[in-house]
Amino acid sequence: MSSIIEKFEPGKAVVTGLSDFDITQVFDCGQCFRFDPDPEGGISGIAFGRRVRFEQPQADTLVIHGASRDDYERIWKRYLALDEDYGAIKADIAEKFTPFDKAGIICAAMERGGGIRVLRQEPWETLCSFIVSQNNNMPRIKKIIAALSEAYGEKFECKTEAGERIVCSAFPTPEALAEAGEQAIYALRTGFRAKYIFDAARRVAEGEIDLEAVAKLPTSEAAAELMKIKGVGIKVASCVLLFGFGRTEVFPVDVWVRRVLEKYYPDSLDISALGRYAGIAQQYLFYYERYTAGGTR
DNA sequence: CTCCAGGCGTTCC
DNA sequence: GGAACGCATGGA
Repeated sequence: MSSIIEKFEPGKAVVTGLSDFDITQVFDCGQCFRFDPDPEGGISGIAFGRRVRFEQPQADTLVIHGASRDDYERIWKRYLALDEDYGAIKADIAEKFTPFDKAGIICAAMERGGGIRVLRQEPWETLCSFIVSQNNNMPRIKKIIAALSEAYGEKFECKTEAGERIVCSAFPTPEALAEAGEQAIYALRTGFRAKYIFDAARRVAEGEIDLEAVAKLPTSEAAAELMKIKGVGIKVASCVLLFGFGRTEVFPVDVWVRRVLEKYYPDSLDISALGRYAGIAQQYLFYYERYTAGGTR
């Protein structure tokens, strides 16, 4: 495994020696809703109550603007899965797919989205985000999450690359959303999801569901716990486990992934045989279907 | 205008 | 147990 080199300057971290990493693909594969490409050619957004801007000037180099050394080591390194060996992960996935994949679809998918990393996002934000995502489209999901944050998230000031001071909003806490109430959440055009978001917020705020405790449960028990929340089914729970709790073995199946499975693996693919990186494999397939075989959206 | 979106809960057989 | 249907809204 090639190892990365980390250097720190005031307000930024520079990582070199990267492979299997493409910041555009990371934030364009449908796992995260608060980051967007900026005019300067980077990708900026908010997570962990901080505004951050990522830039990849060369294939092996990542610059994280707005990151102290401490934040890099505690937050961003883990968030971006820079501590994982994706070369080895891809090899493992290829091996596990071999018995099922005569056409080599997974290899084509790993070629196409080879720079994807499955992020390790904040569990509560991930839970809300994927509740919002149900029967919804990407632009609108992002819009609703931005609206929730601006209305009920904690405000903080920060500076953009251009040097202007702006006010940013963290993702709202469960307490803030529970206190706001279902009607207020509905007023933000969340539609039928308002009652689901509110139910999640209430349960977490009241301690009925302890996400830190859920994080320690075996996967199937963790899923069952999450599915006590109204509006959380197997798909939302799977996404929370994969993108929020780093359970890379969890394989969320949605309409697009189901389409891939039916198309390329009509009856032979056994998801349970795909091993501990099945969820990462799923993300490669999702991205591949979206941009290559299934057209763009 | 119509169709549909990284689903889920309910209802019906 | 599992197939249909409604759901709020707005993007395409």
